[in-house]
Amino acid sequence: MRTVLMVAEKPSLAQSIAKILSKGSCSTRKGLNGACSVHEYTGSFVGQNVRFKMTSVCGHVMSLDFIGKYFVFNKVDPAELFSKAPTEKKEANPKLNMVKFLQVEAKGCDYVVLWLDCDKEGENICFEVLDAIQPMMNKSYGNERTIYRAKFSSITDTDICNAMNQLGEPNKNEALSVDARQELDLRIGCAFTRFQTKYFQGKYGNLDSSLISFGPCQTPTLGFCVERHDKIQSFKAEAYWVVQAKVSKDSPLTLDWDRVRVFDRDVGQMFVNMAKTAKEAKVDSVTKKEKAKQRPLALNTVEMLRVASSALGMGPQHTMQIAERLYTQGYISYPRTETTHYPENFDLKGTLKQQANTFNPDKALKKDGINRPRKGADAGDHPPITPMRAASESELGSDGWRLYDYITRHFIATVSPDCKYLQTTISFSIATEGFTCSGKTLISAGYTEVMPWQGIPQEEALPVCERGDTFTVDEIKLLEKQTNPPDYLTESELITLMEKHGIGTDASIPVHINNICQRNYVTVESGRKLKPTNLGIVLVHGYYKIDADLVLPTIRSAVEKQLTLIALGKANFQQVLQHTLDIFKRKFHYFVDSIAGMDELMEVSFSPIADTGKPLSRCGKCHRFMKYIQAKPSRLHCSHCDETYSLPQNGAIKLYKELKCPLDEFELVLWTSGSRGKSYPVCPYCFSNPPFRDMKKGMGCNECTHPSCQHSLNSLGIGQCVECETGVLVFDPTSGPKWRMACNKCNVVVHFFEQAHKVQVSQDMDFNKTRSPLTDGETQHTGCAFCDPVFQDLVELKYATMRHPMHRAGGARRGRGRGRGRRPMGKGNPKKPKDKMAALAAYFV
DNA sequence: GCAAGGTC
Repeated sequence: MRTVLMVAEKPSLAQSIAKILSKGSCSTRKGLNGACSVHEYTGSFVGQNVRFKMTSVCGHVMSLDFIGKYFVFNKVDPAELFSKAPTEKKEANPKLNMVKFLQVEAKGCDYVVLWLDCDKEGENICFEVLDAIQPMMNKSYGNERTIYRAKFSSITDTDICNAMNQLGEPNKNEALSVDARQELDLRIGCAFTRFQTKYFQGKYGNLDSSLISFGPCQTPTLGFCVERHDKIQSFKAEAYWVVQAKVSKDSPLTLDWDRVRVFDRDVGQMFVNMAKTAKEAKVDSVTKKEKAKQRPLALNTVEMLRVASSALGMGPQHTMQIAERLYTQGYISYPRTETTHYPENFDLKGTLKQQANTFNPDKALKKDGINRPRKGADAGDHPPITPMRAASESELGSDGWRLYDYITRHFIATVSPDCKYLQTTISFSIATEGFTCSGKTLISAGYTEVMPWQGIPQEEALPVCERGDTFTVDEIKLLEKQTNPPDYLTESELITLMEKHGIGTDASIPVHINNICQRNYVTVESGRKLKPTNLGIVLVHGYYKIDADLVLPTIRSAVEKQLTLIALGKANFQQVLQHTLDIFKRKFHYFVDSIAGMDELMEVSFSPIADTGKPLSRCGKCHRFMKYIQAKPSRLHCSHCDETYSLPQNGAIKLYKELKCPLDEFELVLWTSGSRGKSYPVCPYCFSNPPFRDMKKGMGCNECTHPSCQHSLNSLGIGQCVECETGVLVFDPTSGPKWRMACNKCNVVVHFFEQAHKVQVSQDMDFNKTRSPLTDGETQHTGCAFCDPVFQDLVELKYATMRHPMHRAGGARRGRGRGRGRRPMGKGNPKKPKDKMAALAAYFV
């Protein structure tokens, strides 16, 4: 029997589609990567009985990156990233082993049906899948077609079955347009990011960001926030005056002035004086108009994100996580969609009836059936977000329930009637001046029944009157008011702007917003308002000054337009790519040449690196004090040599007893993660310039292979780490009296010999004479920290003794361990110093 | 240490 492999974009979809196509009778097993499942059943395909294997990927299989030295942040001139730097596709998530998984499943298959999402990205993933599986599949028989593409727009029985009956083929042009987008984003984004980061980080000490990123989506997103900030800053409050009239007949009534306001006090006073000549207000007209508030369109992702942010106080990233969970648990339909129109075959009535227990859907049901939803936009992706089954608060959890509740109410609202109300307006004249008073009365609540927050507020009823009636004028006065500045952009408004300008997708909008927060460009204030930081403001103002294109929202849409031409087959992939890269390469060079313009703005907000920080340790070159800059990324700066030296992050740095590195005379600093944690000395020069061939950038003395320096791994290394493959436990001579050794690769810390007066590696140790735990008044002992019987109780981490070769030889854990530590030390690991390791091995075995 | 796009 021949086999048909079918691949969806995500595990949940593979399951749903398999269930539909097999009519619920498929068998399921886990794939080798643990993330994807394979659903198998038999059926017919191109006129034969076949075995179907339905599985999925997890989004993109591959992602694009630079290779070799171009991958490393500081290795090359960022300008080279525009053309010279070669790129490669590598597995998007190596942990998932997706290529291997697909190949194992594709082996021996005769046909493949691609069920990836029906958008450009999905089309691109089709070819990623094909690249992986085609070599493993059986050869086709003659000219027989073996590759098929299913096109579907919803996960309903009819849609999926229709798609299966009308299989097409994958669209190479659409896939290519995505390839082009990936390459453009990578080259442009990384070039600008690297240049900016390097330039400003080397100049300013208190930049509160370890990475100054740039991207065609994140930068315009930040631009929107700063634009609003600028409006607030340049806002000048203006005084204005309003004439207020209070009248009464049976009850008092406050009227609105027809001129609304004037900006001149004297003019306002003049109107007051004129109005005051009359004792009575005359009713000129009474109008009543029936008005309607429209029911909402069906819910798509961005609208859900907007409401979640503004009404539920939930950020977009968080909202999507919750929505994703509700979806995989079957409570709501797929939460990433642009569509606001229900498909023709959508079971509105059934969906509504599911909610009968929680909500009262009767109001939405008319005698002849359901109230028709408004006509929305069909983006051809997934149906609008709707509830899929009834749920209760207890099973969903707080935020899950709040989001589900909203989605459900929104759905019911879309199939409910509009809200109808009566607007009454009474026009008055008081002498020469016109005033009005208006009020709304509800006729029928319609959809606001389920969305009460949009309801017509109950107002005090207007007095019943008609044309020609008169009211007594109780008071006429001039009120002084001031115009108010706009407020900071709310997250919800930002989402609207991004959507309007095509910045990001429904899936990536939350990511971009998150990005500009994490990079410290904006902060989220109360009410989920986004306030740009100094850094964010300076960046955007700098782009405006040098090349506004870099921050304008049009940057993305212009590129997208070109990409669409590729997708439609109207433009050549290479030509579009080259052309666009050329433009941005020029923009990049212009930006680099003009960076002084942005720098002028930086100077105002940030302090030069030479003026920042406190003197800490001496430079090995000029022997003057270097300054320690604590702001992230913390570093040392020698103002005399004008050099900056990186340091290990996420810990405290202090001077290490004015000891010097024997290689370069830089004073050592001590990095500490916390009082009971790890600490090790670091040579600021060696840290960035590895002194030996077997060392890499970013290593402290605890990884240094110097043969004789008293701080090196060679002098202080004790034994192989008990947890990780490659680490060595290194004695920390600063840790007394709570002596410890710490792995130089992972987080393992071994406490030992507490209270010991002095501990030295392989030489001797002293206990304070009066409190020695050693027997017979002994105060000194030398031995192996792991297996010496005298030391046994003084070493805290039990793993340590159990994994020591002597104990393993005893058989207690033989064959049961994780297979680590069995390898003789020093062998096959060039990173470890041979002499020291050889000595240790000889000692242990 | 970089982009944006999928999804886990």
